[in-house]
Amino acid sequence: MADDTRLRILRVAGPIFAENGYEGTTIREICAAADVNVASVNYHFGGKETLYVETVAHAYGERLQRVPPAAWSPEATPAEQLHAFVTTILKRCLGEGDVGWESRLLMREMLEPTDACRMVIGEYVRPQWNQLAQILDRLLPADTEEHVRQQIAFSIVGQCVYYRMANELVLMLIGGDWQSDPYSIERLAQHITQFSLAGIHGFADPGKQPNLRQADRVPHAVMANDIH
Amino acid sequence: MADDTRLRILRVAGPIFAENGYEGTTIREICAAADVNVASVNYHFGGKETLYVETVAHAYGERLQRVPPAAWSPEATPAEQLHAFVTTILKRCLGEGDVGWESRLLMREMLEPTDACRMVIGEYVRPQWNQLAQILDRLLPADTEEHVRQQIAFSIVGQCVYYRMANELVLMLIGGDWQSDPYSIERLAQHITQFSLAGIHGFADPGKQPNLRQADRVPHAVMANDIH
DNA sequence: ATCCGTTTCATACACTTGTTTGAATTGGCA
DNA sequence: TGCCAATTCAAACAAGTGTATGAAACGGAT
Repeated sequence: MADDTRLRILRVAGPIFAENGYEGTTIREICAAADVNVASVNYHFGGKETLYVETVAHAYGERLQRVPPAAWSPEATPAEQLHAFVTTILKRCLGEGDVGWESRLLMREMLEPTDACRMVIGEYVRPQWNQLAQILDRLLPADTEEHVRQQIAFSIVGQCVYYRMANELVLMLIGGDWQSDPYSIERLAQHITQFSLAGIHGFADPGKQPNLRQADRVPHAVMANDIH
Repeated sequence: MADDTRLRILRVAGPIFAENGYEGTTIREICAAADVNVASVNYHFGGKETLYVETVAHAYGERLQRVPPAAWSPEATPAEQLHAFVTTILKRCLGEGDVGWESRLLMREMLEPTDACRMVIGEYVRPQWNQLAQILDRLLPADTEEHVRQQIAFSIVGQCVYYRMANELVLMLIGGDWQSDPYSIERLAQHITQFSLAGIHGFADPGKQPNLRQADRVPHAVMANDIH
């Protein structure tokens, strides 16, 4: 029964921390939701901060288990790999059904990393990052500079994460119909993959779109809002 | 001298709220930093919440004034317009010199909108959104579906905002040399513009890159991690 | 110099915070 | 049954929270 309360607290604390943040959450609120005594948190976890760290770790673990890393058959093309990768990230960010509280928790950590973040970043972000780098290796020329690779990776991840990050904002802009078909995970993955593959192509074969690439090469001359 | 204290509080409150969030910030901390009495906040602003809202509005106003909306000459090409647009967003997000606290405040609002956000969103986000839509109008075929336009816009904005959002994370991944040359605002704008223009092209003229577009059209067959 | 509205200040108030304490309760084992 | 460690509980703790109060200080107009 001891493990029962411990687990109940851990499970209840996640959504609450995600919703209100660390400072905005009170131990009493958690205990009330878990239907346990206020002292339980200190007994089982030692304090609020430890509980928070363990909660994040727990959320991360569950998230990782529910949406395992992208995998593909050996003969998959890089484009297929990228699609699988993007789908995985989107699933992890947006969850199935409602936008998950776990990702909200992770977004908070992204905005202001705490001890909980540093503990988890190595095994949550790094692998994804390396996986993406691997995919890009096959899509980009061998002589592509390192920072270009990095920025392309950021461009891809940024597109995915934005939908979680600015979730409420996106809702306001497109006007409510969030879980509508064009914004399903599959469609979003399709869009981001297509957009990114074309974007990568813009770097990979420089000769392809001369009209546009000339236009945006030296455009800073027209910047009317260039401050000093 | 009354306006003096009011302004001093307003100016001091910004970075503190940005750093610690609303709940994590105490009135006493702000007053100590502004070197005024604790009662001043209630006298001049009526309460903590009102102060916060006014602080966000103030930060937004300053930000908008320092980095005005993108503008261009009438004969600018859409590509040039996009570059100017991206540069403006990046400047607003990343600030000049250090990553500004104002944008940190706005990111918090993005993650969990408060009254302060709703008050400001209409005049801060909307205009940018409309401006981007206008640019895309010229880059996309007239029959492009609305949700495709929207998602392309999100793809562009997402790339920009990510560098602010996941600032600390980006730092960890690229290993510290943040303000290095390849990550200057100009270079980032150049990259995102080029990437996005090529990405848009992938939608605009479907015939251009048949090898990739066939590959990523029906890739879900290989998704080993597809959890119903 | 005197007055009066505005602004500051020290102080106090009620309340919530995380944490502690020591007694009560539980549940398995001899 | 009786014991003991583990767990729960109500109550209390000190510290910190936002806010309110009423007296003091200020500063220009009479």
